[in-house]
Amino acid sequence: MPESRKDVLSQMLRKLELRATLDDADRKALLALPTRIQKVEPSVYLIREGDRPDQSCVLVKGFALRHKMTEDGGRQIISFHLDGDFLDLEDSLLNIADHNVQTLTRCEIAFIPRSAMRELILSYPTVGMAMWVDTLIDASIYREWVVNVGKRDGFARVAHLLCEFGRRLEVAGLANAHGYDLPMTQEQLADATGMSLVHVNRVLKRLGSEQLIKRKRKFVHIPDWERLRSAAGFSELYLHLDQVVRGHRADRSL
Amino acid sequence: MPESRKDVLSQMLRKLELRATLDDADRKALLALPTRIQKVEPSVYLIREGDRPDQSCVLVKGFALRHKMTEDGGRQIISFHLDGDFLDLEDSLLNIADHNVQTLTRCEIAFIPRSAMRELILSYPTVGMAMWVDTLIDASIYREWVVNVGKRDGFARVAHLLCEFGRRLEVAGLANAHGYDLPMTQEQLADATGMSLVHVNRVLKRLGSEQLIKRKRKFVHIPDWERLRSAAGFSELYLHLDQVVRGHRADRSL
DNA sequence: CGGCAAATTGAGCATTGTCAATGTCTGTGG
DNA sequence: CCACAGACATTGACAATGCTCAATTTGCCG
Repeated sequence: MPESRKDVLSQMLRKLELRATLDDADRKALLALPTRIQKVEPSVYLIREGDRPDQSCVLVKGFALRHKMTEDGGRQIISFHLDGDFLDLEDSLLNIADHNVQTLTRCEIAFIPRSAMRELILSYPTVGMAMWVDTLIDASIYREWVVNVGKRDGFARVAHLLCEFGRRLEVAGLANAHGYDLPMTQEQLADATGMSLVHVNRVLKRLGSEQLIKRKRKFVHIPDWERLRSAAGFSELYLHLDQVVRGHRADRSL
Repeated sequence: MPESRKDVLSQMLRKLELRATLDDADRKALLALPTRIQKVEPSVYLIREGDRPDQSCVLVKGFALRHKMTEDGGRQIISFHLDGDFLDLEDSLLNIADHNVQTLTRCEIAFIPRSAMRELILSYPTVGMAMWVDTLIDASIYREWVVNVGKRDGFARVAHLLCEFGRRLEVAGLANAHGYDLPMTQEQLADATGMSLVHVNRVLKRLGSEQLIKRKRKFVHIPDWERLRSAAGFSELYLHLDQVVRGHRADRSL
């Protein structure tokens, strides 16, 4: 069942082609990357704060998350990742990992040696630029999370996370028009929103009672996207989908 | 008093040389960038959310900040910037600005056409990589801000911001061993920490009464760095100073 | 000295956290 | 197929952190 090395690199290529205009040499170099693919169980650490990783990893299939621990033992989730996301491009260029990356569900991960990544980036600058764009979009999402956690109340905060998740899953083809499977517990939701588990639970109940969502098992049904969006104050600009979705002039000016 | 174009590009060069090993061609290309330098008053917008900027800007001197507004009129400050920081490298590669950048104090800003930046990045990949590292460090700071706002209480939150500011000013040569001038109002501190103005004021008072800081005008005196650090739960790993401070093997493995 | 922006302070209140108990679902072994 | 364990979800009661409103004071600049 694990996808072949070729499939995985094709997936990467497809993603990067949305971010910059690659030529044949770029494509060939990318497809030649040495890659090891491996299945990983849920809750496994891929990178730990303080590590000096010698390989980069790409999330082929499944869900993963970034988090940091505070000195007093609290955990803050920084972002979630899904099929096709690069998990630590930053660690190809930064020397020491400043946060943890952990699988959320069972995942397939592709590992690429750090040295190969750096050679690719330096020899094929367009590929590097496409990857750079990827990390810039991640950064944009972090910025929105600062806003989410800093300025919105619990209700809007959870709603916003549900919106972000929905939109990203949709783009990845992992959601249907009515909703999606939320692959995380309320405790993880709490760690992502900076709220207590109990409060998350109450907010979810209120989201249900106000008909903004309907939950059935893991599945979150969204009967009226516009109402949820409005409750969340969600605007998808920060996801930079014009540089993610094919056909939206991903690389206008060059 | 405005620095010359050559001075400004030298400042950029010095900074980027800490992030990657540049050769003569790289240096020459960088110094040849078309650059317009301009003084800008406090509180002026350099970039607005929704803009499609056609130039990149670098903060030569002064303080600036990034922020986003929520639908209900709240403002969240995302980061602060000081002498030598790139203010919108992201906008050289992303099509639409997802947040605002505004001067905090009177500033000197260097403007560089977006097209020139992109040509430089593609023709001199090592320069591009150095700039990429810069944006990765920004992203790391955003991650820490998510943690700060999401997981720390008001007291630690303000203390942490003071630590970050102190350390960054020190590296930039803008602080002395005892403290520094904090170039912002309590309202801006509130917008950066996701707290109310009143609460920031009370926290500052408590930081004073517990001898963690002493304020005199804008100056913040820190009598015992370790005590403040500990109250904040501050760890400077996320600033990636090993890739900022000269002589710390900024580019180990290549 | 007047005029403002910024900083302080007090009082009352709301959102959200903590603690602790209970309910529900799922998978496993007999 | 049932019983049970463990993880997850839900709920109630109470406490506390932090917010809002509103009034004052202080410092700065002409």
